[in-house]
Amino acid sequence: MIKAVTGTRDILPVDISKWKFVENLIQKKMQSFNYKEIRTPVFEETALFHRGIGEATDIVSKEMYTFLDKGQTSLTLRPEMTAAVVRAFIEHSLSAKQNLNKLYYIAPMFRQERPQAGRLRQFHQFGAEALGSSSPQLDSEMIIIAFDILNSLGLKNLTVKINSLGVPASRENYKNILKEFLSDKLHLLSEESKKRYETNILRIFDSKEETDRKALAEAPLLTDYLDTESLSHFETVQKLLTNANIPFEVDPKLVRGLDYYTETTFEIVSGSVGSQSALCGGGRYDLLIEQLGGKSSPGVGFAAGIERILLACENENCLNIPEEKLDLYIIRLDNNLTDKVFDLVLYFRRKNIAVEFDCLARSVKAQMREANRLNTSYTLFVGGGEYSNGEVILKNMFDGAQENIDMCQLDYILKKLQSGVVNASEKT
RNA sequence: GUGAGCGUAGCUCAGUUUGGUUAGAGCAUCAGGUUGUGGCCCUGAGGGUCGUGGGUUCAAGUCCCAUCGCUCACCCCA
Repeated sequence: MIKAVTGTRDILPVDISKWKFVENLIQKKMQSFNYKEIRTPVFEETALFHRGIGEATDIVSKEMYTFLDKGQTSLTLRPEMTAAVVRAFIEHSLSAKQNLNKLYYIAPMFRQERPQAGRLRQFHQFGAEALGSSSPQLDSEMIIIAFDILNSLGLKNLTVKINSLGVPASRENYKNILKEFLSDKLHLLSEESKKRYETNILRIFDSKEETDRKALAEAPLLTDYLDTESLSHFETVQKLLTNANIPFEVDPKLVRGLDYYTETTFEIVSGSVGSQSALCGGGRYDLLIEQLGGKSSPGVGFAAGIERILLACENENCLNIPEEKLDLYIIRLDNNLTDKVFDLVLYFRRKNIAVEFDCLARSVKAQMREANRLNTSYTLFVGGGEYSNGEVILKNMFDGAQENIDMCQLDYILKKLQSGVVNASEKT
């Protein structure tokens, strides 16, 4: 049997309503914050991610789905969206049309990691990018959008963590200070962290190892070495978040795994999923656009994992999706009326009524059971003596009331279906 | 890449410790209980190469080895 590839999942009809619910909520929120949707190809030239995300990151160095196409061009299934959005932004000169571009997306991403709770190889993210302004208001806006969406879903067990990485100059300065602090503690660090000491020293703060944590307990903090501009930017972000009632905490040890971040970074963590607890992460990336060949321009954004959010919702039992309904089920009383039933079904379907009927030649009782299972509002019986008299029987499945209706008055049935119940066109 | 746990019906799982008839249950499906009427209830039916391959044995779902898959954790990140 051929099965779905490791780390990929089918989203079956039973689960689609949850996805649509979440997607609709995201779209509404994004619209109210005036973000416009952007869709980019699922694969890009590999070089984009190497330059955008950073060669040294785990994502680029060991997690990408990279392959050669028939023209020997190296392509990669996108592992994240920001680089792709920035590429499109530069390619289409979006900055020339509008000084500030506010974009959002809901899209699949690909990373070849070992699957785990809340971690798949094809997974879905939604996110936003605001390109063209360095205002701290946008840093805050990102956190507010993300938090509001999670909050609207009913998630409770959330922690918002923020930090500032400052500008590269102050960060380099800090790295040296940290290096000196750790120089006589190297023997206390884990193997991984010893490597990081050389390659990307800030990432040592990400370690879960007890020994690393102990060694870092008294470490100097990045936030103490920010220049005055970064500091005031960061303070403004915090003030705006406080005014917006976002329950955040400053975590000076929050460093992110992508190289492009500057100034504000943030993460929203849930206590309701497994160990992959980050539902959302983001921050400012004022150097990325220039780095990818665009005119120097600031940007800020975030991405959130939809599977993780759904997992959290499931564990907190906070998604109340209304059950699926059918407007009408047409029941065939006589087996020689299959074509008549088919005509009637089509008549109502073309009026945007959700209708079903039996294609399996089943008994009336079986048809009724099916109608009940489909949660239909009405059933329509076609056949027998009533049919000879030019009538059909309409049954209200809620109270069981039945009435005979002349077949010349189908519009009477139509009105009933349209008034009382949610019809197909509104259900999406 | 590393470690641990788990693979029995469409789903959730008993049965494996101590090998022994034809491998079970609940849910779901189908049929019947009204020559034309749902939910509840009752009766019955279908559905399994016990993940796969090999080994031990008179005998393997059960013991051994290998292999594949899934899950969780490390790692990393959304």
